Amino acid sequence: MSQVTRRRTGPSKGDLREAAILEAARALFSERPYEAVTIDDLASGAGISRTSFYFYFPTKTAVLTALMTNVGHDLAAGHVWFDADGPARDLLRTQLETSATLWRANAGILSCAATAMATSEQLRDFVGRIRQRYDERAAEKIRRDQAGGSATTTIPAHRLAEMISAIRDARYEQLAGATDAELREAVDDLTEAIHRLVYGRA
Amino acid sequence: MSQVTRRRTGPSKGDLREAAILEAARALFSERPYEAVTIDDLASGAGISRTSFYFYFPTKTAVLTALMTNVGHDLAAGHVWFDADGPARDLLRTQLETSATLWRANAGILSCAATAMATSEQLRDFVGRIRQRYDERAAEKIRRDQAGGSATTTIPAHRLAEMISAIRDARYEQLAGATDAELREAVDDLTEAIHRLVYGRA
DNA sequence: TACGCTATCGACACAGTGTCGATTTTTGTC
DNA sequence: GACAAAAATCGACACTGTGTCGATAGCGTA
Repeated sequence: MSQVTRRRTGPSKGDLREAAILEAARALFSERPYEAVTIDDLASGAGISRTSFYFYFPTKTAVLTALMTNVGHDLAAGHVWFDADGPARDLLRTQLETSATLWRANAGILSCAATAMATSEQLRDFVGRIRQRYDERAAEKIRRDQAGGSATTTIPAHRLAEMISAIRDARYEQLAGATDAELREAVDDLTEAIHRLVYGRA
Repeated sequence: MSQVTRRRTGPSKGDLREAAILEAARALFSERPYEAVTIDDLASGAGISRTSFYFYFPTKTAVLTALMTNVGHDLAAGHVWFDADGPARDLLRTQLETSATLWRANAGILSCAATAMATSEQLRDFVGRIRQRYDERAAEKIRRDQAGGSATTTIPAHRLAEMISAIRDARYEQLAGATDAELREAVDDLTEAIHRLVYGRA
């Protein structure tokens, strides 16, 4: 009662602005290509002047990086296949379905990120790290299966992991606005392809 | 002697300038990232003023597209695997080796093109067409083998073709400045992977 | 109330792209 | 070699987007 609970000060005005910028960015990057969004758009979308924008973020790509943090975090969850032993086809399928759905839901932002990576070293490094972490986990799983005898050893595990990322990303990029059926089809193809790459013999 | 052979007028001054721009572009795009090359660089590299550049090319990407035309043409040759029947592992390997070597030799330009595709619709379409043609030829070959029974049918031929392009491009992108041994390693991995994708069972 | 921190913005500088119109150079022809 | 048309050149200008600086306004707290 007489508790001196320091009343939790709500989010400051600045925090709200920052959130507003991120929200505006999410909307804008979802509907337009990266270069078509100017800093002015982001600022006025958040109700501030262009110059004020710089108080919150140093560059346009910094905003995009912030958005990607969330997406990257969500993607990192649901990696059920990596923890399984052997082919575990069902788990692979589940994992792909999760990531494909997430990808489709954020298609605009991810496509903007792909564009911006060409220019921004910051974003390139950021996405590179996410991807590298993924590839490493995949490589470990494959290495275990190679040791266990279920996976073939002709191609090094880390190369297989890279190939998986390559075909996955390429297919996911076509996923913007896809129907559920198309998404399932993509997941089916990828499941089969990954299985052939890792466990199949030529 | 008295032959009235209309003497072939040599290349006009303009032709020479255009060639000079392309030469300067090849050099610049080979050593710097795309955005780091300005139109001014290209112009003064060819010994003319920036404004004069516009007399020859409408944009920076138009120059890059012109350069890509040659590379694309060279790449289109040497597609020996497509014409063979069945796995034809040796021919596949040869084809990959040819394209990998060509890629490495033009790594700078190709990497600039990849960057510029993000912004320029012209270049995106241009490269898209090259790639599409490649994918179609690959899909045809695979379809023949599926009909003949050597290739599996679980994944549609055109999807397999896309996957092949995806893993090839991803691996080739790491090829800038690679040694011959590294290049051969990449070709080996790709040969095996493509074989597994097309002819292997999971 | 007054001090310092947070936040805002207008004015400015800059780099790169692209256009226009005036001028010079080249080219083929008589 | 002179001449006109075509080819080529370039300076001046306008525009867009980015980023900096410093002056000012609000806000919380001692």
